[in-house]
Amino acid sequence: MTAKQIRAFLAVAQSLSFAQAGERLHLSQSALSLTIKALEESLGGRLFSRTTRQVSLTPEGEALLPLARRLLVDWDNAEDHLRQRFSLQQGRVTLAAMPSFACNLLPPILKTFHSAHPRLNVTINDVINEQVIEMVRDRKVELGIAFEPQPASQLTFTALYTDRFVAVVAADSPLAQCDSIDWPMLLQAPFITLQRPSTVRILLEEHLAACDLKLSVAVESHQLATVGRLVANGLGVSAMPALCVQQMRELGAHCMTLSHPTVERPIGILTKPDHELSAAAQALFDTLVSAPLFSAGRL
Amino acid sequence: MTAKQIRAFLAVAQSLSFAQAGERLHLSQSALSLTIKALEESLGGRLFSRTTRQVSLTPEGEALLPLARRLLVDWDNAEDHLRQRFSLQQGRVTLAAMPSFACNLLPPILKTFHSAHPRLNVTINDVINEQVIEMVRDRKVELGIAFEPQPASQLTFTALYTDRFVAVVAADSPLAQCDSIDWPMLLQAPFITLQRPSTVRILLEEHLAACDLKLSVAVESHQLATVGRLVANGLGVSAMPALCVQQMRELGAHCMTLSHPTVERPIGILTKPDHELSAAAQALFDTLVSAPLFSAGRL
DNA sequence: CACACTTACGATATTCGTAAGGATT
DNA sequence: AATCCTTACGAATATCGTAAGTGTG
Repeated sequence: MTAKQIRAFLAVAQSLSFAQAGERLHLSQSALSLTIKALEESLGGRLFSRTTRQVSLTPEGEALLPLARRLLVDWDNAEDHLRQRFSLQQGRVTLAAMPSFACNLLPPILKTFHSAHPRLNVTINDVINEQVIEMVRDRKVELGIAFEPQPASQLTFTALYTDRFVAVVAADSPLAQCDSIDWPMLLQAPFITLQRPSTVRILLEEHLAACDLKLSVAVESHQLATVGRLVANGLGVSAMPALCVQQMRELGAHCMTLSHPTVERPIGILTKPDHELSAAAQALFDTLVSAPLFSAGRL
Repeated sequence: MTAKQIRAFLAVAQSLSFAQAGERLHLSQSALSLTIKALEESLGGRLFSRTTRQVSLTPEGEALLPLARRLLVDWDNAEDHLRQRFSLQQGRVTLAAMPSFACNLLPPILKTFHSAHPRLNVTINDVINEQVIEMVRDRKVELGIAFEPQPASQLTFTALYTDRFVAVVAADSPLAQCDSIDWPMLLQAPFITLQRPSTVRILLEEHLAACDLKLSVAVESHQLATVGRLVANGLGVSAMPALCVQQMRELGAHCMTLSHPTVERPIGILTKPDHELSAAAQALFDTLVSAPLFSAGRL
């Protein structure tokens, strides 16, 4: 029993005429006749009662009719569903991104993505850097956005840009007058930053330790926004990835170039190797990679 | 998208190997490869991720997997269902028969039928002769058993046997001594029979009127069993189709040949012309026609 | 180098359409 | 006579298997 035979059966059952059904199927009467005959033989009995002048369904044909309808509807629905997935008219992309990225850079990119593929849904998990890696590894999400992980993470990393830490100071601070600042100078003020499990904190400590700079943290929080507010209100200074600049400005803090040493680290897309992306995820991947934001390699 | 392609997809998805799946499908790897390729092209994207050394499902393939399973299960179920119908392993026959037939002759015939086709269900409607005709005409039932109807009924009549009316008298009646009896003699006793809309009653009146015999009904009922009991208790005599003989004996009445005139009428199967019987109904039809009971043409 | 999928190609089957046949109105 | 389905037969198409090709471990 083939799909073609069922389609033929339905067409004949609908018009109760081999000739008409043949036209609708773009098939000659004879071919249609053979097709129905084959179906009947495969099932072991007649589905139509033909009296040269009139075609009608046998009781078994009537029994098949609703079954055949459902079968074909289900069949076509499944086919459409897959086709839509492939043609990006349907589907869901699951994404994990570290909060600073999700908050600052992702929205405009998702806007572009959504206008290109209005029917694709996106699930964003804004979780800390380590959880991004974990979620990609566990296949909880197809795409992750994070700092470049250790090679031991066994994940594929596609760099988007290299983030460089900037200094954050109060807008009315004397430091805000300078164009740029170096670490020794910045660290003379009370330092405010994120709490320990945060990747930003870890990165800072690693880099500064390598340069024999001592980091004494005056205040710590686990929310970037809080850190920003604290700095804006003159309680101290901070340093954070450049991708937070916009957010810091909105919070009333001032950002400036920070050097000696330059703390920088690539940020990119994490994917699981040996696991092809869904068409939808691939589309978001492509949108990310080709986002104008990243074309300079830096912000 | 063909059924064969879906079967191929499922086989490969299950074993995650073209070679193994090919064996299970009795197909060469190359043919299977082409089949999957065709499916993928028809859907517009890859379903499997092949890395020469390992086959795995793409996200879209995983999406198709449950759909494909359901599709094939439904497909095979429908196919089985029809096949079973045709092979008489499943189905229902609807039958209407006049009560006297349903009660007296049908049970042994249905026993034969059921032992030949244990999985076929039978719905019996025991309704009066006119309703049998009506139900067949309205396609409420596929088969009817009744007296031969007028040609105007537009139904196909297949004779089973010719029923001849017999006399029914009390077992202890003097009349019970004779081997046979004629109408004038019978009618000297009070006559008990069915009420007017009944076909038995109508037949009697028609036949006797044609012979200038006057029928005066002493008692009437609408149940044959009641008539039998009344006769058995000596309240009068009756005449009824030979098919009731057995039942009358069990009620304690005595039956004997009745002549001058012989009232007889064919009994047979009613079917709707131009409407093929279901395989199950045809089987019951055949069982009825070839029942040994009717081989003599009379009871 | 062995293994597993893909591609190429010739052989086989299937399917199709034209034309002839049969039956009914 | 006209219509409609079936059957017959040659042609086009599709499918299959063998064998060669390609990439990976």
